[in-house]
Amino acid sequence: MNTRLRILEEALRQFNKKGIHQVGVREIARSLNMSPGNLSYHFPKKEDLLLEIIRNYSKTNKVYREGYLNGKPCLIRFIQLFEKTFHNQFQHRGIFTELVEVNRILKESTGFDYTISQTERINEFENMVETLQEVGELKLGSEIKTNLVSFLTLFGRFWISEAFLAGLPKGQEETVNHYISILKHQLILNATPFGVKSLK
Amino acid sequence: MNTRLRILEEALRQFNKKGIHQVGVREIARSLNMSPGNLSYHFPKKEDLLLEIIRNYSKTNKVYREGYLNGKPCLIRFIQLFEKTFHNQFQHRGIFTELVEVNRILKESTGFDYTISQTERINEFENMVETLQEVGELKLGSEIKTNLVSFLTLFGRFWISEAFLAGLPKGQEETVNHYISILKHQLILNATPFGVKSLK
DNA sequence: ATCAATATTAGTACATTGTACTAATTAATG
DNA sequence: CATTAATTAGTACAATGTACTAATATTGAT
Repeated sequence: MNTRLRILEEALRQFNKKGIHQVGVREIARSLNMSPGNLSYHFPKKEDLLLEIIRNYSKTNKVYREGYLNGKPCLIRFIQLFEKTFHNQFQHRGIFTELVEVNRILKESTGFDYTISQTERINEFENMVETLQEVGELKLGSEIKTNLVSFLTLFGRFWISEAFLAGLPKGQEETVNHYISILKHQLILNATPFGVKSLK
Repeated sequence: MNTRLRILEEALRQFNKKGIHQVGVREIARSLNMSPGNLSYHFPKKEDLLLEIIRNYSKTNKVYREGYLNGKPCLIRFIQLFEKTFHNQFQHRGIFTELVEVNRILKESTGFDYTISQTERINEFENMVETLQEVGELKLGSEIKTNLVSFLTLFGRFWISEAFLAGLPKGQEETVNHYISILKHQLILNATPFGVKSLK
């Protein structure tokens, strides 16, 4: 069971470094000084590695979201939630820069469909945004609301692909900060004067 | 030479349908009733297919951009430019939903780096946005400008990944329209009253 | 403590993949 | 027609994911 963790860590490390398809199971096994057959015992298919990694990511993320929902709804904490999520995504960048492909693979074989959690995600964002409106920090017409939610879902998922396509000049901290700053500006555009003030 | 085109078309069709890594060169060859060795003559490596497809995409896109730049700068035409680009991207969706991976592959082997055209892209967007400000259709502080440009580059590239992750419920026309509508709302947020009016 | 059952590890074999190479065929050119 | 180049077919090779079997280690009940 500790072995499982060691494998997952090594796999994620290599996925992050080279990309999913550039890493072979034999290579992961060799890095851990174990036989391919052994790895194949713990994770019969390569997809099982992906699935487990995604699940770990989701679990951590869920904790962050629940943490936010248990506290006072405000823009600052909302942004902090994104910040935590972004760091989590960065640590799983090997997966998140190939989300469409990963989703295809998992759907095909394990039946796991990320699309489903996608719908939940949208609903959750909608609720959060509505609440932020109710406490007077966001100003939104109904049309603008769906627009903001669309922005948040898209941006919150593909900022990291953009970062890597742009060449990823900096480390984790700087990269996350850069994209969080863009997010912040976007929220300011939709914020009430009160909301804007609370951000400074 | 006509053979090259036939191969490229078939390859793109299959990439769009199944994803890059799910399609083998033998499969493409079989669909064209030709031997794998023959395909390997026209495109020695699979990456050569990707490279050529990306080049075709870029060529079309360049035409669109130049068409815009040769006409009157205004929000409507700006959005129409995006619309054309989005359709072009949709037709190359097999590539564009795996851009980071494709870029990695091409960079590794052929030296082709999409990141470079990325920098040009940002500059071009910046110029376009500035011009739209000068003609009085966008209102932008300098900070807001870079923010809008960031949005445009990210959104203009990953809307399609989002669409596929969301399950791609509709066909090309509807999908493109949906994301163009989001884009439009975003521009309205940054538009002058005059710019907003000109959009209706 | 012993022994059966289970869990883990190693080793290997197989089909498939991208790719390179050679031989055969067709087209082009003088 | 002859020869040179372009195209096609066929095949071989290394690497990959994966499945399978045999060996070893661990566990748990008596």
